[in-house]
Amino acid sequence: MTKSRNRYPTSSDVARLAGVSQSAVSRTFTRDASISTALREKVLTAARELGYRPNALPGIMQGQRSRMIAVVVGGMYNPFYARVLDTLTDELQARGEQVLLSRVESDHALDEAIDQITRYRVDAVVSALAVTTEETARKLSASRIPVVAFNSTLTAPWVSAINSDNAAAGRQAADLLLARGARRFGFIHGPLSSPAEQERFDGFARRLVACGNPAPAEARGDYDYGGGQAAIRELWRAAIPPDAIFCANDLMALGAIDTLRHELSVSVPRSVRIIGYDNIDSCDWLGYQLTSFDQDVNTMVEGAISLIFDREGLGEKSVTVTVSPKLVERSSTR
Amino acid sequence: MTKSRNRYPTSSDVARLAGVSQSAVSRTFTRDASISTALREKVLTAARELGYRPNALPGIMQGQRSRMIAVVVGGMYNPFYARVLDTLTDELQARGEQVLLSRVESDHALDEAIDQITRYRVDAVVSALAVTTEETARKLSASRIPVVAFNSTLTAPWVSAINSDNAAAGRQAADLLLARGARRFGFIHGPLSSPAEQERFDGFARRLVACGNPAPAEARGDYDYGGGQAAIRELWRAAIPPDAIFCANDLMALGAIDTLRHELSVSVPRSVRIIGYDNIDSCDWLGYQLTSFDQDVNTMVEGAISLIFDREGLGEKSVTVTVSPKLVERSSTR
DNA sequence: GGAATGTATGCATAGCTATGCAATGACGAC
DNA sequence: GTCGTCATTGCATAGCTATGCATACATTCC
Repeated sequence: MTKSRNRYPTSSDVARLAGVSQSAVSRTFTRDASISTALREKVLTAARELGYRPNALPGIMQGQRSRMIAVVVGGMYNPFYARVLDTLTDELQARGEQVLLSRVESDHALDEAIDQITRYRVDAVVSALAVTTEETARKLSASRIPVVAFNSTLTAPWVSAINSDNAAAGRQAADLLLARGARRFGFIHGPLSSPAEQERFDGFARRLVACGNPAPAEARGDYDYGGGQAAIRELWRAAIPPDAIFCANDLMALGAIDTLRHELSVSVPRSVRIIGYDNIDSCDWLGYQLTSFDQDVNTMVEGAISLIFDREGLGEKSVTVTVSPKLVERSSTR
Repeated sequence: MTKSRNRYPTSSDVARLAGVSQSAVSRTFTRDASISTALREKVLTAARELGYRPNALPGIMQGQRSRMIAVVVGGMYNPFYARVLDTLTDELQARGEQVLLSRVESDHALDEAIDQITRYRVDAVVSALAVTTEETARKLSASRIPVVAFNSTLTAPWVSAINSDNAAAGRQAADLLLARGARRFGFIHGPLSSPAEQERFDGFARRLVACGNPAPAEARGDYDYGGGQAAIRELWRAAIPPDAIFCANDLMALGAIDTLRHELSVSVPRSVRIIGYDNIDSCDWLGYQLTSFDQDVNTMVEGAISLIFDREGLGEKSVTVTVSPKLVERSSTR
């Protein structure tokens, strides 16, 4: 009664109540263990009465895999990350793994989060946040557990990456807008361009320039709807605003579309064509029909998982997997 | 080399390398432990070299709190759940707790998920899914750990609930629509009305009838945008369609608005007024301006957390906390 | 009947850290 | 010099389950 508060019952508690040995209890809950039906029933009855659940921790301490995977995300206000987390969790649970979730403000806080997480002996870490600084990469590497990060440019021993082909996406966006007759271009960045985003921009700008067009006007938003609004207002302060805009993500593109239509009375797509990135659900809503790039979350998640579970052959080697984002054209560019 | 694959280094490994006792390593990583600076430095150097992190599992086995809280969600396609998870994770991490995430199809799978989760000795469970069947409540109760479920009608020993005042919200929705001059009403349900949703509907319908109006027409969608579309088409097959609709959540309301405007050429709010539920970010977008009920996620999360951490005084008692959803009127009802 | 095979059960232990306890040494007071 | 006080360090152990090993019993076959 003194410290029994909130105590999980142990296999010995069950054994005592059932009048059997602790081994018998263990065997009852171990598949393919040799035990008679009579004994098993006695154990199950006692277990039910006490609310007993097997304890995974001793096994982990003996050296078995913990079957916990840490997943690090940077906030779910963006439906894209919500979908990544959703898919990842589903896929891991289907394999009998548990997900230890860690939310982190930016990749600078990543290594501190890892310190907490590794106390629980997770088998691996999947980060929806890109690893962008050498410092972080090195610290992750030091923990000597497999880390897979999305959209990272940096890798290190133990630290692998799943990347979209961002430059190719940028070029495709340029080609599409050119084909639709656009002449003056804009790009809306996030607050601090990640390397992945920078590649996207470079691919976009270079292709435009290579085809004899001016470099795109640039503005920054903070990755959400309001940021898209602010950025589009900024672009519209120019003497001659763009007639085609590529946004670093969909939320900003949606903010841009609404502000153009309802605040600046500009028609989309007639006067301005817009492309987003991520292909979140809202892109397909009747009011928007936003052209976007689908990062193919399923393939990326599958890649991340195989990178974790195929470690046997990989050791501490670092691997980079690249997937091609798929352009989904809708009426915002027609 | 044989089974050392992926092995975390132990405090003894560090001790051996540093030429000190295992206790010294432990003390180095324990705050306020008595240890000389010289020894601590030696230990830290060795620890850094091996990538050592303290192991939380033995302590848990000794009876300390695990500082892991399981969070159960039903999928994050709905931004409302994403926000709940986001807030909950933030708040728990701020208290030094870890989040063990479990995704579950429906509350029928809840007890099975609990079986997996409790193997890891979590201190408590927070479920964004409502507990709706006696069966589930009983099974949760049997595990004897604190469970807090959102929007549950059922409770049991150890199983508490954080509820919105759904009936009140329903009545408020009715009052607002009546005040705005609506005369014919509709309600869009989820696929199988949860008890919480049923209360909402009952509050809405009763108030309407009490004020001398006909009962609302009903349709079902599956809680997402497409479901809202299907439901609104169904309602529009009637000879005289409604001029005011209350939806069980925002995603369906948005699908309904878009379908009315772009497919059925009906003006919102001039011809039809619409109210949603949850007050997700999209409600505030310029293209929608959807009137909705804010469930005040912060307060609900705060309530859930205090219900967990104030257990000392509560024991296995079950508690129900009710919060009032706040009506946020926007132009979809003007 | 006796040997061989198989099944069922219990005993004892590894695995890792925090911590109580004891031992050691330093230092100042008398 | 002797003693008390204090800081530092090491030793030994609890906590829980899976599992190898040994034992006991049942079954089968000749």
